[in-house]
Amino acid sequence: MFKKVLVSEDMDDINKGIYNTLHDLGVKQIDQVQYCDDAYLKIKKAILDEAPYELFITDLSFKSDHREQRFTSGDMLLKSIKKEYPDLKAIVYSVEDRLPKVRALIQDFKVNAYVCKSRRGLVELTNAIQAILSNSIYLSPEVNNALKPKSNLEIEDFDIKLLKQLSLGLSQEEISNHFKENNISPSSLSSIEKRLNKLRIQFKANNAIHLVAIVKDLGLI
Amino acid sequence: MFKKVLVSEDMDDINKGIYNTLHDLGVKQIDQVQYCDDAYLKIKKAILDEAPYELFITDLSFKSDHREQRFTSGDMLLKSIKKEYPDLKAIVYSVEDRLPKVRALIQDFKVNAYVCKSRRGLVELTNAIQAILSNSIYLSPEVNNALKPKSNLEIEDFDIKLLKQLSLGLSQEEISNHFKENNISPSSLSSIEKRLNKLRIQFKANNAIHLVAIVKDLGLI
DNA sequence: TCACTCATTACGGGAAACAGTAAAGTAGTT
DNA sequence: AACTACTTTACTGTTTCCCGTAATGAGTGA
Repeated sequence: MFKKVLVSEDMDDINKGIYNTLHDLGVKQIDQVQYCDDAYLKIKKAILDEAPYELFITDLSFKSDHREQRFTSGDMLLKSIKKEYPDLKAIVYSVEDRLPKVRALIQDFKVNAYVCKSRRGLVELTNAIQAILSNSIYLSPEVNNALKPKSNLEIEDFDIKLLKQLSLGLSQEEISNHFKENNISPSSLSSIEKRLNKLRIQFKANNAIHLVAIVKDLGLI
Repeated sequence: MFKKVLVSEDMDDINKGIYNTLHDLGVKQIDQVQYCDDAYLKIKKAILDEAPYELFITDLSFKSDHREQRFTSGDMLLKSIKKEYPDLKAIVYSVEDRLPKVRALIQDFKVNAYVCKSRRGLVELTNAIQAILSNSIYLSPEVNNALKPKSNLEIEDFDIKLLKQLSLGLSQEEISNHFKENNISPSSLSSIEKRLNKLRIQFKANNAIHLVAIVKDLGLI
């Protein structure tokens, strides 16, 4: 079992639950912080003291308050941490269950497990720790297919750009002009209408508003 | 101190934290459920057994799973409970910090305290329990001005409903009809346009698409 | 070169959204 | 009842979106 674990989670009640679980698993030293910046400093310091953490468990979203923070989310923190210390095992423990998010964390940031907070959150957390001990990656059932091959209806880069501009409040004509200026093809108003129509059908959206709402939920933009 | 308390909260980690806090406060019997329906049944049964709960602590949002539920949210449950047993003290313990919601729960449903989950959530919970013991209402600092006269900048429940329908792909006319059918006022097409215009200005959105994108990012819908 | 396909662009009509103003309804005060 | 302040509804243009169809252009094979 891990001997030295750091937990970063802003809610004190959840912290309590995690602490109990880790304690029951036999973890000797359990440190807890409520801000990402504190987590960063603690991890750095532990390494300087030649007593590094063996496991880092963190939430993704942290409520902002009066304290000015360098890292305002678990994502940002993990990106830095895993870049500097790729060997430190990390578990994300979050309510977030959108697959693109999970995929990015696992594939790009190389986190070792993704556990969704839920009724069985602490059980899943235990499973994740066991999995990491045997050097495998763990995903909660809710997000288990995050790493499966993407759906066959391939969304192109152009579509993402288009949807992004749409969500930023540009009219179709403004998007057309924007594409013309930036040499993105196709750029005619007609083509943009056509492409949006295709996307609406593909995502079963009633109108452009609905379409943007759907792709935002999917985490595409 | 209360002797018999029921806690309804779906996340097991939070449950653990609440349990410890109540235990430290000296509560003898602490029962915990993870579904609203279970809470309802337990409360009813306790009264039939002539050993009623003295305090009921509940979350508002519950993740839905395979189990079909009569009550899918803490709101719905509290409405029924407080109607049947107005004397049962109730604390809402939720991340939700929008004032109209809090106001409705306190004023309409007569709940006795509203505690926001946060870094100091468990401390606030303790405060709330102390306040209820001396027969006063408690609100976390985050929502302390929920009962103050509302400013016109405030997002009302109606606005949320409106934005929600919009994001689901209904046209403004369809939303108007939907509101008429469900006796939500105002419901005229003109009023809906007017309200959306206000929201667009408030959120600095160029159009309805932009507006929905913004409020989705803010997590309002 | 001709015919064919496919992507892009252009155009027109109808529906919805957007903007502004006027009218009708509601509530509280005097 | 009359006044005020406010909310809700109704009505009228203008713009944008939505949808179908047709024209243009580029590339491919016979």
